[in-house]
Parts: sequence; C-alpha cells; structure tokens
Amino acid sequence: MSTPSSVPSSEPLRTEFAVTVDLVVLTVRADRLHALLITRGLAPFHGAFALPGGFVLPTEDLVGAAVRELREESGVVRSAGHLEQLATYGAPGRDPRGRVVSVAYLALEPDLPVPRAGSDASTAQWVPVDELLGGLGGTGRLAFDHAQILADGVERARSKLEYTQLATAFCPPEFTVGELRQVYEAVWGVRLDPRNFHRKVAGTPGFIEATGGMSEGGRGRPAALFRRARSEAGAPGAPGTLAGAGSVALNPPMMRPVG
Amino acid sequence: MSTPSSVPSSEPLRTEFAVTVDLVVLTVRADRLHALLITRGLAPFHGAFALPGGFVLPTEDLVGAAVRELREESGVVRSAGHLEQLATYGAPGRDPRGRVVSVAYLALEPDLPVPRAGSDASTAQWVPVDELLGGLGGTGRLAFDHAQILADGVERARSKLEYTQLATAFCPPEFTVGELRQVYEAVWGVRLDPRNFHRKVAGTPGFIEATGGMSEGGRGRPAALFRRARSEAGAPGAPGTLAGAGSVALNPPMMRPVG
DNA sequence: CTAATAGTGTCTCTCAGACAGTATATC
DNA sequence: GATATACTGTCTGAGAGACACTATTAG
Repeated sequence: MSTPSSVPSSEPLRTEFAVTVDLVVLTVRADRLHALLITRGLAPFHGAFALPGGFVLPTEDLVGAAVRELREESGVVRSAGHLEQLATYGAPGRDPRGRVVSVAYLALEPDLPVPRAGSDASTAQWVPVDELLGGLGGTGRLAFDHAQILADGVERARSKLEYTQLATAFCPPEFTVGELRQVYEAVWGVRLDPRNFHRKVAGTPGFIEATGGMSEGGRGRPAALFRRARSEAGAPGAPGTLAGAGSVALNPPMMRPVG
Repeated sequence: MSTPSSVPSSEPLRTEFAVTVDLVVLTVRADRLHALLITRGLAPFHGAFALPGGFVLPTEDLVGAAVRELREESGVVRSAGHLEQLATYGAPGRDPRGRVVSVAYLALEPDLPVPRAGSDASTAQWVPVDELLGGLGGTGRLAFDHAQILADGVERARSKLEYTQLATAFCPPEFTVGELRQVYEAVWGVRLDPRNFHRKVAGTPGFIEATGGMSEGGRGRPAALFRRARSEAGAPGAPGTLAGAGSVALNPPMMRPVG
C-alpha cells in the first residue's frame, strides 16, 4: 500500500513466504495434560521434538490444512474435540531454512485416539506438558519456536476453561461429572472440591445433560453419565481473546439501561 | 513434514505466499466506537473502504510490520494504546490477485491522534463501526474479507474489556472515571450506572491510580484525574482466547487445594 | 465392616446491582 | 435557583466456597 496511487494494479515489493500450520494437540491422560509431539527425522533440529504440522497446500484453506494435518499425524477424524486458531508466528529467523510463517492451531481431544501412525508420523507420541514447559531445561527439547507455541496453546486452553464449556472437548461422548472435574484438575494443576464442582456444572444451563445411563466398574458409588449439551450460544469459530492475568470482571450485567 | 525420512534437507511442495498485516485500529470518539479505514485507490475494490495494512518486508517481524503500518497510516507513534495480534486469514480466494495470507492486528488508541496523512494514507478516516457492521447493507462497503476481520476485532475488544484493564488503552494519559465509563458504554453499546462503576473501578487494585489533579471545564462537579496503574500482572503479549458466548465462569478460585 | 466415590443440603461471606443522599461545578 | 456530574453509603439477592451428611458401590 505504498504505491503511488496512479499506478494501475501492479504490486510493490512482495516478499515470498512459505506458510505452514503447526498443531498444539492437547489431551488429558492419567490426570496430566499431554501434548502430541513428533520426533523430527530431518535436518534442522534432527531428533528433537516438534509440533505436528506441515505446509499449506496451494488450494487449501488454513483451517483445512490444520484438519488435514490433524488427521494425518494423529489419526483424529475430527468429530469430537475442538479446533481453533491459536496465533501466527513469523519472526525472520524462526526457521533456518528461510522465511516461514506458521499459523498455529489448538486442538483439544479426548484421550481415546492413540497417536496412530500416519504416513510419516510414526513417531508421534503424547508427552506431558509439564515436562516440556517446566522451566528447568524442559525447553530446548522442542524444535524452532515450538516451545513458545506450545506454551501459548496451553495458556489458551487454561483460559478458555474458565469462561467456556470447552472442557467437554477433552471428554469422550459420555462422561461422568468426576471425569469432567479431572479435566479441570489436570489442565489447571489444582484440586477442586467435588461437591461444589458437581453443584456448579449441574446447575449451569447449556453445559452438560444427563444421558440416563450410569457408569460401571469404578470404585465407589456409580455416577450418572452426561454428554455435552447442544451448544446453543456456544463459540462457533470466533478468533479469540485472552483474559490477561489480572481479571477485572466488568461484566455487561453490571449495567442495565439505567431504568 | 511429509518427506521420506531418508532425504537430507530438501523441502517438499512449498506454495509461495504473500504475507500482509492488516490493522483493526479502534478508538472512541463522540461516544461511539470508530475504526480507522482507508479508501482504496487501486484496482481490486477501487474506491471501497479497507483496513490499513501492507506487505511484510523481508527482514521484518510480524508485529514490527504492524507497528510500521500503524505509524505510516495513522501517525500513531506507538506509545500509548495497545497492539496485539488478532487472527490470520488465508482462504484461497480472499484476494483476487493471488494467494495472500493476512495477519490481522488489533490496535486500541485514544481519540487524540487525528488520522494524519502518511505517505499514501491521505484518505485515512475514522468511521463508526456500527455503520459498517450494522448487518443491513453495512457490509459490502469493505474490501476483501475486511468486514469479517473488523467484526472479529470489535468482538475481541468487547471481550477483553470484560476481563482486563484494557479500557484504559482508549483513554489519554490522564482521564476521569466518567471518561473511562464512556469507553465501556461506547464499546459495549450500553449505559452503565455511574455510581456502581465508580465504586468498582476505584476498588479494583492495579486498574487506575489518582494523579492528584482535577478535571476542568466540564459540566457539573470536577472529577479526579487518574492514570492507568503500573501494570503488575498485566497481559504482556499473550496470544489470546475468546470468552465465547455463554460464559461459565469456572474460575480457579472455585477450588483451593482441598484442605 | 472400611474405603471410596456420588450427590444433596446448609451456612457464611463476598460482591454485583439498585438506589438514596451529599458535594461541587455550570448555567 | 435548576441542572449536571462526582462521589459515598446502604440495602438486598445471588452465588462461591466450606463442609456436614446421606447414598451406593467394591473389597
């Protein structure tokens, strides 16, 4: 847009970029938050962990590329779970091979899908995120700027659990309140009061709904089974916002048309 | 990432993309939310409104390109205000000239900076967003997919005002509580109770702090002047999360280590 | 029986929202 | 004086958090 406005339609300096999508795929297993990672078999960062991802094809949408990579690398067929754009990373030196802009996507999946071997992702595996982001040397095992992307994805997931019903994306089609609580406990790294948690989620309209079935085989009293409620005003595909660190909670209800 | 793992370091099919940054620059003037728009003087969408923006230069960071465009197109020197990445748009057909991926940034600025004529942005002007997104024909006046980008930016701003102290980014260095309230009223399109609002913001630590001065020249009793508080745990540059439509508000406080 | 989990009831304390009342400016 | 805005105080209802209590399973 720095062209003299008399020139018809030729374009000015357009740097050529390669565009990739990288996936932060998170799940909860064994009460810990895990990320899906592959082991690089090629030149830069050979042998290091990396986020699954790949180049965007010529006729492909960005989210389409993300869905394709998710299927290829993890065998996720995109039915349950959740997928949203996370952020875009394009620092000049982030890829030693050239100017690469990466659009990162965040995927939340139930534990079920074993990292099935795709065409080339035979090395895909679930890794606990606290082993990767623990601060002490955990970073450095991830290629490129993928540690930052993973950290941003985990932060996004933690934030969205506060203000959305997204936690059910980590759960199988039918789940108990206790299993849902374990999702929060794993993602936030805290222990919740089971009684208050039950009262809260059961009393929140549009969150979960009973299937009528009961759990079997667990310890203690059997629990009622639930599914995620039909999303009425759920987030369709909105881009995103971070709640920042210090919440102020100036909610619109605080107003009312001053009647 | 879909290369046979024996090939050394040559890369597979890399589509070439042009990468641009587009800016959603918002301000509050005359009690209405405005966006900074330019009138296109070139071929596609000639004469239509468009978001300010341009191509990312070869040695430039993404946010660096956004800061440069913000300065060039609106004369904003990047001191007050707020700038964050919004989302990335890369549908195959979004630009008729070829495959262009646009990284959108959201900027919030005080009203002061008049859209100064930059090199080519002599057509830059503030336009009320409700005239652009009103649903009835408002869309269509914006080039490319910029109506969607603008809508996403406005939605992001509205969300972040709920959970962050970001409203002060719309205010000059010194402002009254009433001016801060008008920011919320303009962005949310509601009327707030001035008394409860005052008590809320004055009682929120880390939000605003008194300068000692008093406002002059307004109607009614003079008001104390405030500045935004030193950001202690403020959001540095985190990517973002959307609060979705139906808030659940399962805040971490709901837990406590069950002691 | 004990241990473990599920679920309900109840209490308290905080806070959002409503709104009365006072203070200080312009006209 | 009237009017407008700034600011403080008080009441109430809703809800988060703490926690007692009952219910139902496995071992």
